[in-house]
Amino acid sequence: MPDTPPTQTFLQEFAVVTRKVRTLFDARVRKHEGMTQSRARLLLLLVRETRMTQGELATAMEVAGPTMARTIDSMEKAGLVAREVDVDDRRVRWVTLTDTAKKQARKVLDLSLTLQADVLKGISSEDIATTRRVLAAMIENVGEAEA
Amino acid sequence: MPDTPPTQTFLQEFAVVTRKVRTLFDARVRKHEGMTQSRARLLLLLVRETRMTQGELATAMEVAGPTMARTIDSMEKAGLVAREVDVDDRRVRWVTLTDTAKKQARKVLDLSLTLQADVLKGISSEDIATTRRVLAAMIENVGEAEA
DNA sequence: CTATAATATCTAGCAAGCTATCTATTAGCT
DNA sequence: AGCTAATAGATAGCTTGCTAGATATTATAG
Repeated sequence: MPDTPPTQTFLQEFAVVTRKVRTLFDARVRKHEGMTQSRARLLLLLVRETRMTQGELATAMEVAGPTMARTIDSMEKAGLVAREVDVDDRRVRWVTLTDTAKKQARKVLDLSLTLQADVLKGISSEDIATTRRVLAAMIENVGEAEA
Repeated sequence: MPDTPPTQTFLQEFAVVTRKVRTLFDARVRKHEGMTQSRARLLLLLVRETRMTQGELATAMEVAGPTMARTIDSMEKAGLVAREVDVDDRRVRWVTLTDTAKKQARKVLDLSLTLQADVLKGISSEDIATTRRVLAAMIENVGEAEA
């Protein structure tokens, strides 16, 4: 069995970075509220859109339906979001932020921006642009590979 | 509340790519064995190192101790690895591959390489090199931010 | 030599991914 | 109208992250 080639490590490094960033964010935000990275993401989406269905949220966050359902469940229990059944189509539920959540939005956004700044510190915008292109190409490739 | 700036999306895209790649790998490998991405990673490490302690594995995979412990548990149940207590220091356990696992190694490595090739298809090696630099810088930054 | 500190691992409990499968509701075709 | 399709969510069960705190063993200080 030959040595695993360097490209092997590349995808693993991706996973490592993702994990470490999430852990860092969660550690920072844990001290403040019952917030986490994915809850923060949902919160910031709803700040802009006011209300979204679970399906729309799942699409926006590129997450499977049940994953979204559970995140909403926990945030509902934590008093951060509310679900209401649509009047015309009783299958769909609109998710909205509670006042409590709205009050947290500013702080959560600040924490997110600070996190980004910290994590990307010292990296040139050219390199970030290149990386962004690579990310897009990878997503494209994964999509094709699934088909 | 202003629009979330583009940099916001950057870290999220990272998470999305990582998730999609893992899901793709797991979908492909699920058909073959009781393999998954992280089990594959552990397997490929042990192919090269023959035996490692849980602590060494956790460090190599950059994962917390309990995470490693559980991965080993499940692989042990699946008959892929064995644990044996060190003779000199009864706190440490050496993890080794079973013969069954060794037989799977070739196929797992092939699947990993195919995955990488598929996901990185059409991306120039310069761009990959740049991205790798960015990844390294991000990890560095996270380390500093934790301190 | 013993008490304390350090180390390796494990257990418990939470979060957030996923697939597969179920239920409720709406839409569409005869 | 009535049967079948499609759609929105929910439930169940698995994996893999994490932290906090327990246990067992070894190392060290006095």
